[in-house]
Amino acid sequence: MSSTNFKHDLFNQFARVGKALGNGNRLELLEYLAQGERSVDELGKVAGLTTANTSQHLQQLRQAGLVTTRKHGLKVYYRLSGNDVIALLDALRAVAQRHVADVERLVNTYLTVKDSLEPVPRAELLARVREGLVTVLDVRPPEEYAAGHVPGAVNIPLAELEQRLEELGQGQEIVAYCRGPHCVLAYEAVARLRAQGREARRLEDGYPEWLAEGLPVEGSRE
Amino acid sequence: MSSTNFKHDLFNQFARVGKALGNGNRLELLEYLAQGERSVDELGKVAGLTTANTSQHLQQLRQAGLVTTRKHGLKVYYRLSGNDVIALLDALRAVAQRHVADVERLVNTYLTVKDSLEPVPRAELLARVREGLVTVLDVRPPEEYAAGHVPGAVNIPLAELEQRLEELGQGQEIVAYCRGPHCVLAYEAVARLRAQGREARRLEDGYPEWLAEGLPVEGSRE
DNA sequence: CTTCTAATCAATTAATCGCTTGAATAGTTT
DNA sequence: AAACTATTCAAGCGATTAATTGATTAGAAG
Repeated sequence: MSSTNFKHDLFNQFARVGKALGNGNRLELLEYLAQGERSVDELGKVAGLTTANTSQHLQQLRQAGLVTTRKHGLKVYYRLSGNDVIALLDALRAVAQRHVADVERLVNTYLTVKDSLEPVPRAELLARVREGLVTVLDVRPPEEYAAGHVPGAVNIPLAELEQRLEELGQGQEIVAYCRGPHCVLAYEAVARLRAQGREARRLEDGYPEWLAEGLPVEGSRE
Repeated sequence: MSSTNFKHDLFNQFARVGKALGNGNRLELLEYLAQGERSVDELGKVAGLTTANTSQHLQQLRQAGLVTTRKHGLKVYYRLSGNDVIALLDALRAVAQRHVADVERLVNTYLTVKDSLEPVPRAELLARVREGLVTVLDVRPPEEYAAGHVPGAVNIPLAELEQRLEELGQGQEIVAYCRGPHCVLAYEAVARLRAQGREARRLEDGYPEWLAEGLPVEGSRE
C-alpha cells in the first residue's frame, strides 16, 4: 500500500466519525447519552423521534464508534464509547460557536439574554462545594440526575423551581448546571432565580464536562 | 421561539460543522491548511484533486466556518479560522483511533510497524532544544517548513534524508515531526534513521499541535 | 487590446442520506 | 400457546452530496 493510499484510507475512516456528527438529531442523541446510558425508546421520547428513526440514528453512531450497547431483556441500552466523545462534542460546539455566525446569533438571542455572566469554573465550584459555601442546582430530568451528578447537587426540574425555592439554602449563592454548554434549562433557571432575588450563576459547561474532567461524581454512573 | 425549536436549530447548526468533517478529502485539506496558508491551486496539487473540485470542497469548509480567505491578484489564499479547528481535528482523530477498528488496524499495520516507541512530549522537546541536546528534524515539504516550524528544526524532505544525514548533529538524538499525529513522513524518517544507526524518535503529534499549544515558532507564520 | 491564468459558478449524474412505514426478530407476560 | 413489547430490518421516496465538465469572472502579463 502506497503512503498516498494509506492517507486516503485513513482520512476516509476519520470522515466516518465526521459524517456521524453531521446530523442535528444525532448530535442531540449524543448529548442525551452524555448524561448517562439510555434505552432506544427513552432516547426517542426525549428527542422527539420515532423509535425506528432513533434506532437507525443510533446504528449510525455505533458504526462510527461513538456509542456502545448492551442488551437486557427486550431493551437495548446505549452509552457513549468514552469521555473522549464528550471532548469531541465540546470541540465541535466551541468551533461552531466561534466561527459560525448563525450559532453566535442563536446563542446571543436565546441564551445570553437570560444570563450574560461568566460561568463558574469547575475547579472553583468544587472548592466552594467542599466549604459548603454554595448550593448546586441540577435542573435536568430526575432520571438524568440519578445516572450521575455533581456531589451534593439538588435536583429540581425547571417546572418546579419556583415552588421549591426553599429547598435551596437561604442566603447562599446558587450555581446551576444542566446537560452541556448550551443547555437552555440552566440559563432559564438562573434567570428565574434572579427574578426571585436569589444570587445565581451557571456552572461552566455541564455535567458531562464535569465528569470528563475526572471530578467526583455521585449517582449510579461509574 | 420555544426551547425545543431553539435546541433543534442550534444542533442543526452544529451539524453543519460535522457535515464539513464528513469527507476524507476535506479532512486532508484541513490538515494541509494546518501547516499554513495555501492557495486553491497549491492545495489541489498536494491533495491530488482538480482545482474545481478543490474549490468546491474549500467552499464547503468556508461555509462551515472552518477556513477563511484573502485574495491577492488572481490567487485566493485559504487558512484555518483558528487554532480551535486544530483541536477539533485532533479530537476527531483521537476518537476515531480509539473507537473505530479500521483506524486502529490501519495505524497498526502502516505506522506502528515503522515506529512503535512513545513519541516525545512537546514540553520535553522544548526543554531539550533549549539545552542543545537534540536535533529536530522537520520532514515536511519546504514550503510548509517555511510557513512555520519548530525553532531550530532542520528541514529535510524524506527523499533526501539518506544523502543529508551529516546535516543532523552527530551523536545526538533526532526528534522528527511532520503534519500531525498520523503523518507517515515522520514515521518513515524515524525508521530510516534507525536503519542508519541513529537514535531517533517522533515528536508527539505534529507541527500544528505545537503551534496550537502556543509554543515558540519560527518562520513566516504568525 | 489580446492572451493567459486562477478560481468560481452552474449543470449533470450517480451515490448516499434521512425519514417513514410495515414486517421481522427476540424477549416477556398472561 | 397467544398476546404484547422493544428493537431492528428492509424498502421506498425525496433530498442532499461528490465529482466532473465546461462556462464565466476577474486579474496579470505581453
